[in-house]
Amino acid sequence: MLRLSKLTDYGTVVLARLAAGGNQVASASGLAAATGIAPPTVSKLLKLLSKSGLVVSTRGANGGYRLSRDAAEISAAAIIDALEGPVSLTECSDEDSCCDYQSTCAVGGAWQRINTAIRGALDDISLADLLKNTRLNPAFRFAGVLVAIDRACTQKKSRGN
Amino acid sequence: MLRLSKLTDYGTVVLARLAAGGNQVASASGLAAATGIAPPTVSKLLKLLSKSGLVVSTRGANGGYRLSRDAAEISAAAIIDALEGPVSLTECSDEDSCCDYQSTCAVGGAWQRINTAIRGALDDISLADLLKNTRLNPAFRFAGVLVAIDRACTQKKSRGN
DNA sequence: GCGAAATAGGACTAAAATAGTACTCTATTA
DNA sequence: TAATAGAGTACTATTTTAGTCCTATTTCGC
Repeated sequence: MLRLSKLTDYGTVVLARLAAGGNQVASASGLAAATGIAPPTVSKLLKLLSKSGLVVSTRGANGGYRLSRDAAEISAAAIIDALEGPVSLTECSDEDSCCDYQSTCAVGGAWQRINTAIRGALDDISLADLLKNTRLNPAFRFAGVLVAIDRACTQKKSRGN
Repeated sequence: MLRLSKLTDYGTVVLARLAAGGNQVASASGLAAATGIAPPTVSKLLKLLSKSGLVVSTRGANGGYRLSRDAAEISAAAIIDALEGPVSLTECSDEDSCCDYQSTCAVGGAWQRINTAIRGALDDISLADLLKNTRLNPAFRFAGVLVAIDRACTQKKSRGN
């Protein structure tokens, strides 16, 4: 399945919401309300995103978060890196892997080719791409709403089992 | 991190071992001995691989498993599909997703582009590619050995924490 | 025909990763 | 100086994954 974690999914939604809001400062609780994701989770996400420089935070009253740069400048790879660590399929495709045989490994080279291809695809998609969609019914304007639906659907599925 | 599961990692090793053995019939226990992976786990893997048609099984005495087709005809995508289900980053990129908004989803299209790129990369690598490596020291000839080292390395790391 | 060797299939347990929550501390502004 | 909002950290519950075991079925060789 090669899945992204839910947290990354949520993170995308939160970032999309920030971008959709014209990139004004928004509080964690406000974003939670807008996206339907639990406030502590949103808070945790924003802290992570802030740490990796995708959003900047302002403390104090009227503080909050906003994107550090234009949505078009934020790639899917950057989002995933921020929330899941460096993208790599196998242990040995990590750069700081402790596997000494990396340079002579029969399998490593091929996985790394795959890895590079995946990274390229993720670099090509920006947060702005994730947002822009002309076909959208206004009622489903924001990614947040759509993913909230998706989430409900996932829960329905797992209850079914 | 976008990791493959260990089971998929092991599966690759087992398949590589089968291919390296000239594609003769090999028993689950023999493959377990050759790869250093626990016999019940190898057995489980082979059952999965057999179900998805990557290997064919022969029952009874002198039975065992062999590749259903040439190693060059088995793609990384097929291996991952067999062991982890269809490759897809998000719920809504599954074809049988219950998300009715798929056709109008702001985010879905972009994830699907990424998904397609990843699939392409995985389709391009065959089991034969995973095996062939001219730089290899004979002592580290088989993928199985290399991944066994990698595995030990991972365990060392986690003990460290 | 019978026993040994091998896969088939499913149920079960244990461990690890993930998701989510709660609480305390620090900074800023009105 | 009080209220608001983020920072940091520790904890708990849930889910997923890994790994094991048992029983049934099939086939070969004697």
